Amino acid sequence: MAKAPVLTPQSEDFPRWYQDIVAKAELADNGPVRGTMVIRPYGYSIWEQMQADVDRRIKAAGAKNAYFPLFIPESYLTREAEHVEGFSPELAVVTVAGGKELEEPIVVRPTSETVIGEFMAKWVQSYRDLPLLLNQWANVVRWELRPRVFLRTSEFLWQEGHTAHVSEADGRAYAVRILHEVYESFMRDVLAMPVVVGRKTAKERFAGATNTMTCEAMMGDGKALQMGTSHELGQNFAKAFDIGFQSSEGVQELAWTTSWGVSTRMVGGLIMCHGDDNGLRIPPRLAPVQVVVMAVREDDAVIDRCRTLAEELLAAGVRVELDLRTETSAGRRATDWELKGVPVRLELGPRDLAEGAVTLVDRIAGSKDAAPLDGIANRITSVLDAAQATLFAESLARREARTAEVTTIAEAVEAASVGWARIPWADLGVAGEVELGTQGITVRCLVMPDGSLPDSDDTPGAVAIVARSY
RNA sequence: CGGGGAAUGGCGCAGCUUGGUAGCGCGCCUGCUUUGGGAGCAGGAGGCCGGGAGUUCGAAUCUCCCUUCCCCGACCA
Repeated sequence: MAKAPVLTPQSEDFPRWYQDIVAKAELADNGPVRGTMVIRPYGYSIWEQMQADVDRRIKAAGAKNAYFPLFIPESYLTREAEHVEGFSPELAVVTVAGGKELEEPIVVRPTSETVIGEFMAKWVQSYRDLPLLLNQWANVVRWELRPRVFLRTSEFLWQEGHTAHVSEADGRAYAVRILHEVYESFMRDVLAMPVVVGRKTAKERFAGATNTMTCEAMMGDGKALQMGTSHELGQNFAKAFDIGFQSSEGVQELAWTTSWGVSTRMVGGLIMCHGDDNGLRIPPRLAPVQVVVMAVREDDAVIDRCRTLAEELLAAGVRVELDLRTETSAGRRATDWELKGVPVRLELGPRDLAEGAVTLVDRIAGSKDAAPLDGIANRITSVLDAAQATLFAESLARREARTAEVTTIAEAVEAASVGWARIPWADLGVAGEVELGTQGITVRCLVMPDGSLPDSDDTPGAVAIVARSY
C-alpha cells in the first residue's frame, strides 16, 4: 500500500518542501521570538562541520580569531554614513538595562565593522602592524522583515573577518583571496556546490563598502542564494574610526579595510541545493554522519557484527553511527536516515550475515546492493568519493541547464522564472537593473566572460547574472 | 507599512453558514502481535476552541473591540 509522501514533493511546493525537511530531519525549530530559530543537535552538527572546515581555511589564510562584544554603542553605528543608513531599519536596540533607562542606547551587533574598527585604530600605529587579519565566530542580530529558517533569521551565527591593510591593492588582494581560497573552495570541495564568484552592482553593495564580492549558488528551484561575501571597505571605516598608521616613509596614512563572512545560511543553501523528495543529501566530506550501520532485526549475531563493523569503519576514519534501535521498524529507521541525508546506510540482518555481506544503500546514487563484509571500508571510501563527485556534478549540470544567455530584459525575465539569465551588463545597465527589480529579479553579480572578477562596475565585457533569489 | 489569509490537544486540520458544551489524521502512553522499506490491532492520556466585552436559558459557532501568527511585496548573510 502506497504511503503518503514523507515530504511535500519539491515540484508541488518548494518552500513547503524546505520547511518539511527542516522539521522532519530535526534540523531546527522556530524560536519563541519571531524570526529566531532553535538549531537542533543534528542541524548544529552540520554547522559545526562547516565551522571547522572554514575555520581551518581562514587560519591558513593567515587570519587569527578574536572576540568582540555583542553590545555596541549606538554612536559607533552612526559614524559611517552609508553603514548606519543601511543597517538602521534592522537594528535591535537596548534602551533599558539594570532597571534603568540607558544614557546612550546600546545596539545589538548586526555586524562588527564599527567596534572592530574602533579597536583596530588602537592597535594600529605603524605600517609594521599591518596587515591586521582578524576573524570572529559570533551571533549577530538583524530584525529581518521576512524571516526564513536558516536563510534569513533575526539572529544568526556566522564568521566575520575584518582586516586592515597598508594599501588598496593589498586590501583588495586579501578580500579576493578569502573569496577564492576560503569560500569558493570550501563550497566547491566540501559542500559540493558550484558557486559563481562575482562582483555585486552598486545597488546590491554592502552598506559602507566600496566593492562587494559574492558567491552565488543555484538552488533546486532555480533561484539564487548568496552563500558568502567579501567586501572591500576602502578607507570608509578607517576614516570613521581613525585607523591610521605611519608609513615606511614616515607619512601618516589611513588603512584600507575589508570584511567578509559566511553564516548559518549555508545550511539552508545546502538543503536546497542537494535535497530531494526523500530528504536531505549531505555531501560526504561535510556529513557529520557519513555511514550509519543499521541492525535490521533484533538478533545477537547481527548486533555483534554491527558493532565490529562500526569499529572497523571508525578505524578507517569514517564518521559512523550505530543504529541498533530494533524496537523501531527497519523501514521507519531507513526513512529517517534518508531524511537526514546520511550518505551511506549499511543494513545488516540475518540474511546478509548468512551471506557474509551487508546491504549497502547509497543515498546519493539512490542504489542498493549487497556488498561483501570483507574489505567494506575500502568500498565505503570509494562510494563516499563518488557521492561527493556526483552531488557536485548534478548541481553544476542543473545550473548549466537552467542558465540562459540572453540580450534583452524580456528574455531575462522569462529565464528568471525557471533559473538564471546571463545578460551583458552593457545591455542591462542600472536602468535595466531597476526594471528587473520591479519584477522581483535582481542582478546577483557581474562576472567576466572567462569567469574572472570585474575590476569595476563598468569593466567592458562584464556579464550580469540575474535571477530571483532567497 | 501595503495587499491577502488564519487563530480549535505536541503537529496538521474539520466543526461555525442553520448556537445545545468538541472531533479526525499524525504523534504520544500501555499491552499483544510484529520488525528487510514511515508496522497492525486493542485500550488510553491530552483541549476552560488566541484575549476581552456583548447577544442568548445556552456561544468554538452570532456581534463588537483587541492581540498574535502566516503568505505576497519593500530590507538582507
